[in-house]
Amino acid sequence: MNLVDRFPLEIVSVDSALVYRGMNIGTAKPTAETLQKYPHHLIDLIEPTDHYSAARFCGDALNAITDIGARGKIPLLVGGTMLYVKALLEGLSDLPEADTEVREALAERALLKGWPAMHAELARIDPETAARLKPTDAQRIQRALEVFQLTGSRISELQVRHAKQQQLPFEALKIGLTAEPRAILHERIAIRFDKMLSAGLIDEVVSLRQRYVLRADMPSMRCVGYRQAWQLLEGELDEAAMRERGVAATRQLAKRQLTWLRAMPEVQPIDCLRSDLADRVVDKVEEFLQQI
RNA sequence: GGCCCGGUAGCUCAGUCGGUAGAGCAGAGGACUGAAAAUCCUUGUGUCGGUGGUUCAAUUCCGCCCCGGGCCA
Repeated sequence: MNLVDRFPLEIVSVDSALVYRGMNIGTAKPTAETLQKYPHHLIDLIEPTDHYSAARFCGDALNAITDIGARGKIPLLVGGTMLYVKALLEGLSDLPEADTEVREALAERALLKGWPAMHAELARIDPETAARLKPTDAQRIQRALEVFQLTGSRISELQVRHAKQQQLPFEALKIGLTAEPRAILHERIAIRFDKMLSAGLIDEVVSLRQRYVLRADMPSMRCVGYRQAWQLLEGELDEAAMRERGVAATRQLAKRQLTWLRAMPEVQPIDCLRSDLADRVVDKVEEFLQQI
């Protein structure tokens, strides 16, 4: 938002949780007033009963980028869903999208046979992918079987890494926010989670459950904070455990994001715990804009 | 002041009929192509509260002390 004040930018959210309407507190979504002053693209796109994906994000983000360019502005992509970042920058292979019926049928069979048996099944049709996946990795085994069922081809054959023509056809400045030492980040995460609780996170989930027909296994209700609030409401966790798990899940998330960041090429790291963070980012952006 | 129950990994606790100990959670590392805030894998040496005693051997049994919690006065 600081950058938007200074440069001709429009914000595009890169966040798998901000896409849900009505999920505001636990996702740390900017307030309505903030969004009015600083519009964000790709926020509040779907209902909590719906599902989004990296591929949909790529399409939506490319549309937003094109529109912003047509208005003579520059897109500022902001957020922490690192698979979305990677998919947008490097492209995705040409695979079929998720098919609810196929997935349900596979899940049903897995319930009877167990995922290791499904893994063995995958090993017969696609040994390469089966070798890559653990027999316990239900989600990826299911996806590999789904793709085979929908296309008749092995996912290992369809996946093309770093397909040149899929890469983002724009020059990008990549700034990655790190946090050292991690202990300080951990402390801040605990404080932030408590703020969400006192801001009414539990009530938000209560009202979501009243307004929608939700299930614990929906992607929206597996989001950090929402999953734990759900478990509290179901009596599976007491308040102290809910808080502890929520804080821990947020920390794990931050940790995984940092792992992605380290692995991503050409990322310029800036420690977000330093006091001159804003100035440093502004300097980098200014320099980049002059170059292009 | 007396009696009882505890003190074991960062936390909650299990356990050793005496041969120096292990779960869950936390933490750390890693994988990752339409669910990614998802899914999955790897990772546990700690004066077993302190100190004396018994013993070949004590975290384990006994004495005393310290610290919590409870009951009685």
